[in-house]
Amino acid sequence: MSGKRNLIRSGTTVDQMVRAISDRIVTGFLRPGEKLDEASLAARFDVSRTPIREALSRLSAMGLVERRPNRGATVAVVTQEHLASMFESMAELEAICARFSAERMTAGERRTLEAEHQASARLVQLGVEEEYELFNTEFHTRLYRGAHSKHIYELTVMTRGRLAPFRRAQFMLPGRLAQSWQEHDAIVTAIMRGDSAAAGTAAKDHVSIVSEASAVFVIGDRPKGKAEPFPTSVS
Amino acid sequence: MSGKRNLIRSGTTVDQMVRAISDRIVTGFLRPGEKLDEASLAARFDVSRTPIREALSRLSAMGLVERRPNRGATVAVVTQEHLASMFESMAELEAICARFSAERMTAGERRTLEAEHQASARLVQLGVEEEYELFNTEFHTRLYRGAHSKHIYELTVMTRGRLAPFRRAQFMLPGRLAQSWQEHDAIVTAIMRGDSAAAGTAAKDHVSIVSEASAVFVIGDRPKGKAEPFPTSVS
DNA sequence: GCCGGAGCAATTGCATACACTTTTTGCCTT
DNA sequence: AAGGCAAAAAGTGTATGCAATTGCTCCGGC
Repeated sequence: MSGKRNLIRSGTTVDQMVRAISDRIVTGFLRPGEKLDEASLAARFDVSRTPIREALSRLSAMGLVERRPNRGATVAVVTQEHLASMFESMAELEAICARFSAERMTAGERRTLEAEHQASARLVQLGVEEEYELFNTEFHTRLYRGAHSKHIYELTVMTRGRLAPFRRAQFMLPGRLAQSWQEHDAIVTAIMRGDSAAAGTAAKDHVSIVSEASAVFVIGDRPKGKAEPFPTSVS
Repeated sequence: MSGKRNLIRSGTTVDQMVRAISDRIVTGFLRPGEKLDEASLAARFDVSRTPIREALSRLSAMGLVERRPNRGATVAVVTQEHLASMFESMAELEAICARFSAERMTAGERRTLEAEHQASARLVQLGVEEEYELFNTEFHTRLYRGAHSKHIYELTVMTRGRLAPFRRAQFMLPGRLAQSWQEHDAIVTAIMRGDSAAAGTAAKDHVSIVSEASAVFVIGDRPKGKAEPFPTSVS
């Protein structure tokens, strides 16, 4: 083997490959349906086929690539309907989490949720999308945890992960920040009241709106060819 | 390597290993928390470490084993709470499927569902548990498909798969067959009426009862040694 | 001219060898 | 005697080579 890639940052080789490949898929550098040849990928990243194989397995589990025995892997084709189906599932899952949170959150959890939520109002005023996005993720995670159900948590996080590529730009829509906060507010209020039904519907609506906001950014129908130069830093 | 293992049934080697290992986990031959040494397993099944590693990956994705980087794999420890959490999730997922089915099933799907359900009454009369179990699986699958949501379907099937080991013996309880049929009937009726709310609650109750019925067969706290032969009727 | 099968190229699956990480063991120091 | 450090042993992670499967091409037959 030729040069080491110590320059690149940490984690096991497989992790790096997972990141590298998933990045290339998510950004469209690798296009849906495209064949993923193990040898080529190995050569491209200057590693052996072994970690590539394992990375493809994981990506397959994540739903980003599809694998058929003895026939190699291809970039998963996510149809419009499948995407809608995922958002729909997400809405239902969030609704469950919100309902359970309304019923099961401890006093401490409720306090923190409310406090953080109120604090985030400042981020909206300042209009700092980057930071709000960060907070938003945390907020939802708090909701998932509040359900006190490990399996629901796993399902929800997994689904969110699969959707991540498709909702990058949701906060770029004007006024989305404030609206998001209002929707969060409805959820928080319901949870504080212990009104599980209200919390559920509020959460479901919240996701539905995000879904619509993201619907604009459909992937897959991009001009062929030189799918813009990738930020060359591997992983 | 020495002898071939053509005796064992087909599929790729990895598949065989997945089946072999998962069987041993499910039947308690490999006990929760037990370390799974790659080399030992490879020797035990007379294959190389490579397919063992991939099998462990898949089993990890299935939730049967836990893997930590550089620290090997262990048989997943399923706590009482986690099991409850999974059944709870299952109930919610089935409820979603039932609701969606009530709203979205085509006329043909409804017809088949009802017809098959009515036909299954005969199985109850005859008391053929084996066959009813088979039908039962099919019935639920029909429900999952009827939701017309690929992702919900995936989540549901996955959860059902994870629960499979824990609900083997549910139909061995006396009168369970007839009760199961009654519960199915409530679901079917609601779906035929297009009453999504009723279908949802009926489905949720159905799973909840199964959950309680299975609660007796808790795994994990078994006397050491020869982990008592599991109720041998597979699924 | 089209269909079918044998041979060949390409690619995946499996085996084995090597490298690195973690854990254990035993010795030395305090 | 207890604690800590170091070296070895055990075990996982990665690389590479070989076997097996798939898909394609080319030739012959109908």
